[in-house]
Amino acid sequence: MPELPEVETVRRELESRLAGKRIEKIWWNRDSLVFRDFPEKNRLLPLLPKKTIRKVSRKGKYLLLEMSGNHVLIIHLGMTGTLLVRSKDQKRDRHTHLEIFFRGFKLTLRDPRMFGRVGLIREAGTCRLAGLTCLGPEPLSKDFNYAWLKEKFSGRKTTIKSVLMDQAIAAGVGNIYSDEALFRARISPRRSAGRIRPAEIKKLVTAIKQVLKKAIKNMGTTFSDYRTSFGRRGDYRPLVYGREGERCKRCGGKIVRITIGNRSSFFCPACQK
DNA sequence: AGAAGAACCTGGTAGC
DNA sequence: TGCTACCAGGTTCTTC
Repeated sequence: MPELPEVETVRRELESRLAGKRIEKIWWNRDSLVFRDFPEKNRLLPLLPKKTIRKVSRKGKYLLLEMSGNHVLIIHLGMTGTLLVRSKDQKRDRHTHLEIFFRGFKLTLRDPRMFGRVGLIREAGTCRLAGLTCLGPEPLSKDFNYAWLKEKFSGRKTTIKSVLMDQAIAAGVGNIYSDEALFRARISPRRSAGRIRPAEIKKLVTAIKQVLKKAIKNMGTTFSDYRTSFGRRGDYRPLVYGREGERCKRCGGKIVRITIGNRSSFFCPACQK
């Protein structure tokens, strides 16, 4: 599940491989690949050939391939999407939905569950994509701090787990790293966001930044499908996520799995209060 | 308006 | 063995 650290890892690899490269041709197999609320739909994708990639950036879980001529290719990997740098003669399988050809190699978008979406826009500032325009601050920036979370938590009855996964509050934080951050801050995912105490909010801010930095350093978490663009697995080892029934590495308690907002959440009831 | 839940989608797996 | 049922989850949509 590509969250901020996974997407950032892909961004770094693509930046090193794609910057300054010219697109020769593209191939894609289904219109549903394009973001649903893109008015231009796939009419813009054929504009890609002959464009040069200037820069690869990221906002939350969105990858932005900035092109010559002010076009931007937006890519969201969804749940199982991978962007792979491959040799041109490598065969595409049935999960390949988009290929971008460069001189000497190609970029392949594989996505078995097809939650991933792409779209080309004319200028970075003109995007109407709701999920992208409503993003909150980057968790690793200075704008993501105690004051911001305090304001956003205030009066919210929803669980802290759900609020942390709200992209308008913490851009790029998903199921894995919200659990990991809550574990580090010793806060139960079941708590109501509005009732988290100031000292706990401070701990949470630090925990979120720490866990994301550590995960980026480890090139993300490979739980099932995720691979980096160079085909590597992520080396981050979660402390609670996916460890139901195992021992808590901090207190030895038993890690449990509960469902919050239709999502699995893992935590240690003994040391997360 | 905020909150909760369903829908989208398919590979993998549990259970019979 | 082979079938069905269900689960995984980021985002968007619908309902309350």
